[in-house]
Amino acid sequence: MDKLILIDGNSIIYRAFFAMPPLTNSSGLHTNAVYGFTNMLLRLIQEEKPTHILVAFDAGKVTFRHEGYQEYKGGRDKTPPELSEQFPLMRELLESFGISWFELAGYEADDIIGTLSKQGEDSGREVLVVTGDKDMLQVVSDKVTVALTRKGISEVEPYGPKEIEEKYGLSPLQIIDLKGLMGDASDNIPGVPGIGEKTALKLLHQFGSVEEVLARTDELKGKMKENLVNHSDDAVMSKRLATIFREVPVERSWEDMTFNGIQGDTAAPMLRKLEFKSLIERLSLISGDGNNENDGSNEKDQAAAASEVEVTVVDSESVSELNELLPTIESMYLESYGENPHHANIMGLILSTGERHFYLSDQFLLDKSQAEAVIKWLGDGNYPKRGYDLHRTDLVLHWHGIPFAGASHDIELAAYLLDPTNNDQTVSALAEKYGLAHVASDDDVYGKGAKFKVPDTGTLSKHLAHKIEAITKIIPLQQGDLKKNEMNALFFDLEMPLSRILADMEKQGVSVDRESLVELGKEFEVQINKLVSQIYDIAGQEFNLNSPKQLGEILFDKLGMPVVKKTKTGYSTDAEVLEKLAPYNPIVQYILEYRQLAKLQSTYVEGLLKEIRPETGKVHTYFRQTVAATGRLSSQFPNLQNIPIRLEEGRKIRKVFVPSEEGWFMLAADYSQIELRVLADISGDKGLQEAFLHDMDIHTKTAMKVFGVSAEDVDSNMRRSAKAVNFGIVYGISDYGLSQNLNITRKEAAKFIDQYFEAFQGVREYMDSIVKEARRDGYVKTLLERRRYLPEINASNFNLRSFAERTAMNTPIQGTAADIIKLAMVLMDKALYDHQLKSRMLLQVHDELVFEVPPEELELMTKLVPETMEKALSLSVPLKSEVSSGVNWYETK
DNA sequence: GGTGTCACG
DNA sequence: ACGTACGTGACACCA
Repeated sequence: MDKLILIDGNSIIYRAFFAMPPLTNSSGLHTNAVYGFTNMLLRLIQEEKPTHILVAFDAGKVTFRHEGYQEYKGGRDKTPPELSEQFPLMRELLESFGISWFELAGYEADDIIGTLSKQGEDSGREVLVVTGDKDMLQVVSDKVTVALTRKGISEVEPYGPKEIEEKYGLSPLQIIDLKGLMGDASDNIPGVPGIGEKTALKLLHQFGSVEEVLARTDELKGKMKENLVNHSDDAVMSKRLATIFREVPVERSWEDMTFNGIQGDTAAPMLRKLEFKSLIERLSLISGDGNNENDGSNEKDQAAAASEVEVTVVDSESVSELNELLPTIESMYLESYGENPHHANIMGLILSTGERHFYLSDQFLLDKSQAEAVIKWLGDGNYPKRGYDLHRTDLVLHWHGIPFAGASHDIELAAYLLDPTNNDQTVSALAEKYGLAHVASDDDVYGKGAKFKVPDTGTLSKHLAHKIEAITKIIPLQQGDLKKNEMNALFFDLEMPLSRILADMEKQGVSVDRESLVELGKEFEVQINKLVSQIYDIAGQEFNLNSPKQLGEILFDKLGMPVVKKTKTGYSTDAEVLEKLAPYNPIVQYILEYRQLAKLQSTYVEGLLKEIRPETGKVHTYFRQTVAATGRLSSQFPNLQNIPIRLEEGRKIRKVFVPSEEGWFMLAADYSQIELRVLADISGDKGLQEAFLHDMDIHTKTAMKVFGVSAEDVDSNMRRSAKAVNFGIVYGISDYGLSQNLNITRKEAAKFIDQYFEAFQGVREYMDSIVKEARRDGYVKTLLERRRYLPEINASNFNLRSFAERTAMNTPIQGTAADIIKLAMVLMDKALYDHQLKSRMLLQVHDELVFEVPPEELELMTKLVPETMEKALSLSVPLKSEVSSGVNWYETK
């Protein structure tokens, strides 16, 4: 069966250009749009396996649509030169791939595609049109599918007649009527004023076509009718402009469009010229060895091989075969249940030599006599382990009594470093990203929620085999990417070693004094009950205090208090609002106190109690190393990075975190002002550096410089303002944000900021240059080359762009601070080992490390920890760490 | 599952 | 003119 793919070259290349970060090859040629296009093309070829392909382009500026309507496509921004220079490259690349393309003066790519899709359809062939232009939906039929790009060009959404009906309730041809009524700003097609998509759809559902709407305007009323009557000509013309012309004299025969697979001998040199290294690797996967064996059968073989992957289900007979191959295992993957690795059962394990895959069921793996050699291999650090989420693997195996060692390449962790904001880092998504054979998503194979079900061994082992094939292929590709981004040290010397250290901390856990916690809960309970009855009393009724909706009704409807702020669903009742309402009625203060205690009770008493392991009396958090966009860690099940400290009531919770051994101490050390010290270093601001070189109180020093007074004249208010400004600077300051924080006007906030930048000019220069850098590169970096891409830095939407700019300012600061404490953790782990200490590292809280320490090591640790933290990284200003210890976490202050 | 709220750095 | 401080996770509602 023939299958033709028609691609709207202009549409795709435009979208690729704006979706991709700027990219140039070593001779300065811009290549990002071509790269995006090629990436998409390779994926299409792999997934759709077309027999024919043609790429259509617009030719020249003037088309037949300009006859009678000069303004067509008027008001468009000029094509940026960075994009223009990529069109010739595009054509050259297509020719090198053996793919035909076509353009014709006076016609748009749309019309060429419309014509060829009609010809294909008429001769009974299957056609797939790829474009970003919704207008194209009008050519959809049983034979013609239109794939629209989404999210830039990284995804396409196929539309057949059914999908159009579901989404719009229209037939494909009615798409033209839709455009006629609503117009299209990007093509400067006017449509009818006041009619947008919603109204247009309503009209079409009622009348069916533009002509019918115009003929029956007497059935309508109001402004809409008026507009339709007054602009009926516009509607008719707009419909005509939106109609794709399907009789273009196309000089391409069916044979001309034949696609015989990518011609490796010409395509590879072209990709090399463009310096698309990762695409060259993909090319070899698609076109075999890159020679001329690219007939259809080869591709079919590959597809078949992918679905019929061979996997050995290990049993008492085949285990000896695996045992012999253990030293040659390339990669591994452990599948387990649920989110919390400390409570996860094993579903299965797959090991791969690259050629052969071995699946072990949980029963087999947990049978220590049968799986003896495999278990030994897992725990032997001399055998490197490459795989996916080895941190989780380590924990899951640990709780099943199986030691794990030797993690050397974790593709999830590497994927995180290569793009920390990409939140879909599943094997399936990574396989797609690297253009590998499709790997089904876990949800598709296992089902989710109530439908979750482990499939039979055959299905499961094959799914895992597909995963391990992808993992094995991704490893070398990532190694190339990491090297290119100069992230080898970050990955191999910092993050990979850290993942083992985190696993050790998590296995160790923190002891919780359950009885004290229960007692504390009882105290809270008494106070909460008292507050609740006082609140109901004043309200004159009982209601659900935990429901912001019901609370809002009581405060604003029943008690008639002024509405300070609204949320998208109703009245806002957050603490900021309640503070403002406090003078009106004593109920407000009670509610604030209730909120505080209810939070402590539900999250920190009840929540924490649920997480204590009864056997050990410990909580075992799970530090996540691949979620925070800045490079920080996060903590789950329970979150031990947000235990209360600011208010005394809550701070008492810290008393229940105790050493796990009799007579030991808790010891905590935190970096003092690490983010501002990092800022002093990377901005090079002399004043800021000097302040830290003399170890001054930074907020007082800031107040002195900003307000132009001497140290003695800084009052508490000035210091408070300066502190807020310092925070603002770290977050990527805006006058609005600062005004909110300090409860002052925006003007006053703007003045503070201005004075700050006058006083610290180096900081101003840094903020300007980092935003410029982000615009130029599409990403920002930390001192250790950790990256964060900021695709929205060039957005036309003010909000998106502003957000990206603040992120550009904040991420190098927060991220470098994260780098530093991670370095300190690796050093501390080594120091504990080198000194053969019994002390254990338990927690990291962004700028703080918490240990439990036997009494005989307390003196040593009190020196060793801050010293180690301070020498983690050498900056132009000193790092400072403050240490303290006590019988529980509360006392380390 | 989304929203509001609030705990931390 | 635009409308937000940066980064997380947990809990309770409510549709």
